[in-house]
Amino acid sequence: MLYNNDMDMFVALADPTRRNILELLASRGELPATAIYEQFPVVSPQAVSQHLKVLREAHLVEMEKRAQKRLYRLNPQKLSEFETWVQQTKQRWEERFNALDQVLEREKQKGDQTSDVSK
Amino acid sequence: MLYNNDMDMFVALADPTRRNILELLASRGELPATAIYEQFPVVSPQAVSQHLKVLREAHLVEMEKRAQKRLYRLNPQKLSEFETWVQQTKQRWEERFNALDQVLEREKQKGDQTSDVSK
DNA sequence: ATTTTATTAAAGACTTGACTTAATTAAGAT
DNA sequence: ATCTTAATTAAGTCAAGTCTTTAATAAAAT
Repeated sequence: MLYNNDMDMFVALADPTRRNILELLASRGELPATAIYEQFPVVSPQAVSQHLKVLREAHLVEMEKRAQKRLYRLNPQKLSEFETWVQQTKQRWEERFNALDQVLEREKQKGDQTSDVSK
Repeated sequence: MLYNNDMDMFVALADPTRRNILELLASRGELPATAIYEQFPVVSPQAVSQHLKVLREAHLVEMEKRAQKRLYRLNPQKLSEFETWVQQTKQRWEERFNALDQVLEREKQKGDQTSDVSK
């Protein structure tokens, strides 16, 4: 019986340290947890480990065990989901905006004809 | 003297109700606050109002006063900022991945030559 | 002027999130 | 076997976020 352990990707992205981890993995490719800890001297290894857990549960990163080490890497597929959401939302607005724009254009022309410019 | 009242856009997107509001505005174009309240019968108008404040401070929506009404609409420019972040992060990873892939390809060929297939 | 409509603000309760310290797991080296 | 290395888990604290109830504001209608 598998429980829903999944983490919302939007929530996972809300934390700046977690985004920094993702950016680190994006530019360095694949790193063991220790290498990630080293990049965040301000944050304790335990705190980073907890962030990695959230990123794992959100499927934004993948983890591979090699001996005692845990190798982490980005999962760009999950980022694509985010990209899709943004693109669709933006696109729908732009369609609406263009439609509205045409209405306003017609209104304006009517206005020009009646010289109703004061308000 | 302008205070930093700004809200992190990633944090603003983390809440599902706020994303629903954005999606509503994306498909309906421009709505007065009341029309938004009506779409969320489960959430109180006050709660929705607080979400709208967060979206405003994150510059994800724009607000225009018309008499007692407040008209809300999406700001697609701000959405583009996310899109950019995602695309850049993804792209850097894919470059890294391709580079790594080539290394593995070479490793594999070496492996084939020495017949070291067992592990 | 007062009432209604539309919306927000303020204050408090409750929940969730991030970090800390201490303990635990598990593989590898000695 | 035990020590070391790599990393996580558990438990507790404190801050931040969300929702509720109760005002407050401000324009429009009466």
